[in-house]
Amino acid sequence: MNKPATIKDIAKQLNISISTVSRAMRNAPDVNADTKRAVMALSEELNYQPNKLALSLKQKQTHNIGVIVPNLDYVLSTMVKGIDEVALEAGYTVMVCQSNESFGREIVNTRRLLDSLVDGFIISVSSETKVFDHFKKIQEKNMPMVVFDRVTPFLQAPGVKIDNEDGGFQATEHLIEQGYKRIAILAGPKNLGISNQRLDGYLKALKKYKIKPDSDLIIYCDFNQDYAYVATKELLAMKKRPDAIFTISDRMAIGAMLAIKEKGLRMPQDIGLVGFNNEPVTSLVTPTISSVDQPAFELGKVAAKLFIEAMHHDEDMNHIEEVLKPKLIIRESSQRIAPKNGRTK
Amino acid sequence: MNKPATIKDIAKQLNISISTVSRAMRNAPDVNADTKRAVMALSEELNYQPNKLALSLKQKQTHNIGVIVPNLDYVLSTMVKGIDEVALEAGYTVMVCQSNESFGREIVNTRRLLDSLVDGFIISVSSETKVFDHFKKIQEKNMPMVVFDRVTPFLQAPGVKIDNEDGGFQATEHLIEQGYKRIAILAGPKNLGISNQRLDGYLKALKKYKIKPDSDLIIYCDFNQDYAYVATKELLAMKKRPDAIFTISDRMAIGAMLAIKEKGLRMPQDIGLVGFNNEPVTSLVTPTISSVDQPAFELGKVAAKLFIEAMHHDEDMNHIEEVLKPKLIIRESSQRIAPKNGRTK
DNA sequence: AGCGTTGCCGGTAACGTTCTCGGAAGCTTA
DNA sequence: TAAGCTTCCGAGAACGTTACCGGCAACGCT
Repeated sequence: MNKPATIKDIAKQLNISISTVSRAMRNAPDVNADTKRAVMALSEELNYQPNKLALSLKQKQTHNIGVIVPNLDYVLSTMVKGIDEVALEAGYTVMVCQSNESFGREIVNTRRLLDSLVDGFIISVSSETKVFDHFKKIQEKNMPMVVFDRVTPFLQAPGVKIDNEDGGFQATEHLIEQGYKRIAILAGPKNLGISNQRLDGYLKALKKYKIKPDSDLIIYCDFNQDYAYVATKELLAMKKRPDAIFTISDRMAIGAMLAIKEKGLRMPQDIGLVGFNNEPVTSLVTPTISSVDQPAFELGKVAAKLFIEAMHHDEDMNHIEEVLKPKLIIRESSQRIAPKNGRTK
Repeated sequence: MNKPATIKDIAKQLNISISTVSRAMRNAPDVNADTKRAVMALSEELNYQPNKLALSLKQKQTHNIGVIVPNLDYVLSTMVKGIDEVALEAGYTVMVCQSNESFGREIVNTRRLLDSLVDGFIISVSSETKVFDHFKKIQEKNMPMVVFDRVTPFLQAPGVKIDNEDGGFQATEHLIEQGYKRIAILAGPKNLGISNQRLDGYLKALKKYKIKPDSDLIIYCDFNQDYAYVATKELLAMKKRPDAIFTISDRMAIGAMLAIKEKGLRMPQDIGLVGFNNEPVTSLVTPTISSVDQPAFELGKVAAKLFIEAMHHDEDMNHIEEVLKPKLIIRESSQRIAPKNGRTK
């Protein structure tokens, strides 16, 4: 009983044809109930597992979804969980690959999955990626492809994202309302859409309150804690230092916080701070950090639903872009005016 | 140019046989250099991608590794990154599935991957899992299977883990050296190996210093922050409350910290706290939390190496169990005696 | 009795590869 | 010049499955 049993073995033992066994397996209508029972019984006994490979080869689909993400931090792994949830439900298996924010790695992963392993892709692009040929190759094979979280105008594909501009706006407006005057922003890499959109929200809020943006207060830096730490130190060393900082990720907020603490400044009194993502850590540090919450799990689910849809109907869905609303969670780091109706967490 | 090009198309266009094309592709020796060049050129032009499915079907191996993990938290996602690293190097693609610590989900995932999609498994078992039949099915098909991080004696398979007992010992001894007298432990679920091993280390340390273990101070609770919070509140409500707590995960340490703060106790003066995993958050909270660091990335790499080895040579490797050493990182939450040679971080 | 239905089943091609075998040229050698 | 050796190539089976087509009974109907 070494080799796994095949449909052939069953046919031979039952003295019927493989076609009949195949039909019985799929519970086709035109097969006798007795035969069906016999096949079922034997396949149980032989511990028969249909060979997905052969099936996939035949019908040219694998029921696998390739998911490519830049990393598996809190937000993205939550999104992946959402994807997994509805994918499983719909009979799909997901293959997750991390690009580690590396362009090269992203290409390798794409190629690998493209080798007829998956039916399509759900992608969040790496921050390093500026050219999208490897993804366009997917579309040329007209496989369904959905982008999520980090969508980009350079990629014509159905996508789901959060309203980053609104998030940036909420954060900035909140800081303004709290009486902060010189509000800096730690934006991410310049070519990253989500970064620029959050920046746009920031600018929009400034405009609404007639505050002239100061380019010295707009810092582009890499998406991580250490860079944010350095950038914040520089900000705080300015003659006219900012009295509030909005960072477009919580990682960066943490970096900023460390720099602020090191400088001996108090939050929220001397300086206000708002992050983005609402990672658990924001409510654990002292002071707790205000942050823009995004519905990550939900976003993952929507991404997968879009994919399934694109899979089944093949109308052009490239224009579709679902947008989910983020929501600012106010905590200690930015609240220096007592709330009207105590929303603190 | 809709359907993807196959080896057949190339053969037809070049007026040669498919066998020759196949050979040329694989750079076989018995094919004319000119033919080889022609094939290469045309395959380039047609954007030919070999069909991995057909290949896998033929040679009965997929070069995929099924990785099943209970979740994708900091430690595990780091380990997965390690696995990915060496797997890619060796020409394997990993398929990650989360069981969400659910027994049922674990079974579903295993079945799914078992449907001839993968050549073998690298597994970290869910905390809910008490019976291992679904994994034994893997071994019956004699596919290679490696367990990592959470290894269990109920599963005869090569594995790699950290020396959990030593980690528990280091943490507890450190607390004792710091002068704490009543040291409690928040252990995990009772059937989880890593939980019991860390507990063993705790007991060993107590024994070494001739401290009688107190069963009231040994709490089994679920592997998460909320339970730890509740458990700690109960601990602190005792008549003779503990003056130190060792938790077997940082999540739990966070929960404990919250309860301690709420009670108005100071760390490390009134109470000491040590966690496990050395997650980044431990150095961000106030006070920073001492924690046992484990070489997660390295562990993932070792797991994958073991897998590759098991894949290629088929001697019995079930006895192999690699053990990596953890290392206590001392921070504020437990250090109330000035260090001899300032190791604080 | 002839006819069309219905219910059940078998044969075979096909999916895209690789692998084994055999064989046709062209060259060298005796 | 026949034998043998290279060098290169083609035919066909096989991997496990499904899909299409056709066939043969048995049955009911006119």
